[in-house]
Amino acid sequence: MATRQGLDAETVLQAAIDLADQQGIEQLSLAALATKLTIKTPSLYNHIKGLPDLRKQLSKRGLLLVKEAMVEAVIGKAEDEALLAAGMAYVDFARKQPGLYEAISALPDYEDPELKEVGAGVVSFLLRILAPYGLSEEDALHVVRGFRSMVHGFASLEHRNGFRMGLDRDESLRRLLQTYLRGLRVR
Amino acid sequence: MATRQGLDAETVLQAAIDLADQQGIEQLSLAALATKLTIKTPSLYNHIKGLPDLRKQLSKRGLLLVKEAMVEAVIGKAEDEALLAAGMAYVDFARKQPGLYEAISALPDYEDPELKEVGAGVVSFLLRILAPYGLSEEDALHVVRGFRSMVHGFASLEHRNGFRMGLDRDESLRRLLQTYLRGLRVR
DNA sequence: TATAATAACTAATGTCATTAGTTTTGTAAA
DNA sequence: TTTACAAAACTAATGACATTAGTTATTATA
Repeated sequence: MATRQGLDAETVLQAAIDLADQQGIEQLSLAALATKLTIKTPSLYNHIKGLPDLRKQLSKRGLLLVKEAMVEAVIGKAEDEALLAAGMAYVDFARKQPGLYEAISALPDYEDPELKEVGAGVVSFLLRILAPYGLSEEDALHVVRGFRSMVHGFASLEHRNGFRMGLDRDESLRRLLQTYLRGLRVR
Repeated sequence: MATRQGLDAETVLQAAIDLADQQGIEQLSLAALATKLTIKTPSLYNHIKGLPDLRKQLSKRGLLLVKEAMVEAVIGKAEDEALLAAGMAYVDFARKQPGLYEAISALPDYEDPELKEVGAGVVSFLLRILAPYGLSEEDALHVVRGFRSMVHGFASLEHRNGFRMGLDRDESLRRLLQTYLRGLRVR
């Protein structure tokens, strides 16, 4: 072996993200990851705690990045326009980083404190966008659930080729969100 | 060993469903399944082709049953009332058969012809409910995508404890669907 | 009763994740 | 510059899996 490369946790995580995005989260194994990094599998344990830990890191990073994408997308926008842009950004994220998105979505342990915190960050972001609607706290929380259900459901179905008709997908998403928002206006 | 028990494919599938519902689809292994059936792992190969095949069977059965549940739920109902009932039935199914629901939803290979066919059955069921709305074919397909996104997204988030506020979940789903349906009316 | 099909079995292989214990390497202190 | 320590890599070993091949036993049928 040549000189050691001095991997760190972030490099390992990035390589794992690449693998997950390219081959799917199911195919992400420590063996494959070690091969990609040209080290032996047990050496990974210097940087991660194990496979479950790695998956958790992917989930957390995914949640952070998807929120970041939504924050970026709503700059200069408000109300319906902002919600539409946030929804599109969410789905676009799932398209561009499918493995990371799977990591968010195939998550078993949502009870983990770290993930709870990041998840709460997404919710409070959405609540801030909803502020101008003047909803009660309870109403707003129902809307947040609705919004998350729509975009997650759409992204998830699209990801698994659940939409098989030759129908424009962006248009489907736009209509879904707009129809919902229209319904919200006319209460 | 005593007399052989004469297992068949259906019994094996049922046992697999039980395991998946109780412990989650991730925990469903051939080893665990064989133990439950008091046989050795290789004996399973008399009834299934392998683990991927078993998963596919679970997905197919899940799709069939969830459609059945929706069909049953809309008896005597039409339009908004029918769509609401179908959505509730979908989510209820995910609650009662979480493993089977995971099998539908964690599915990689949606290209499989058998699954394609069952999935198409769900879509045509929804199209029939939408008939009275007098939508164009294209509009109706967008609505079907929207409906599937909403209910799948909701069920999926709920399944992973994605809803952490102490807010009534049935109420959230009802509002989501009703808001969408209201938006559909007021175009 | 004999035979064929089927359901079970044992044995073996290969892929994983994981742990324990060891060697090497880079860096920082003496 | 040398020494010492921490970190990053390694080898070896274990145990859980899925899967295949080949074998035995049981049920049903001819």
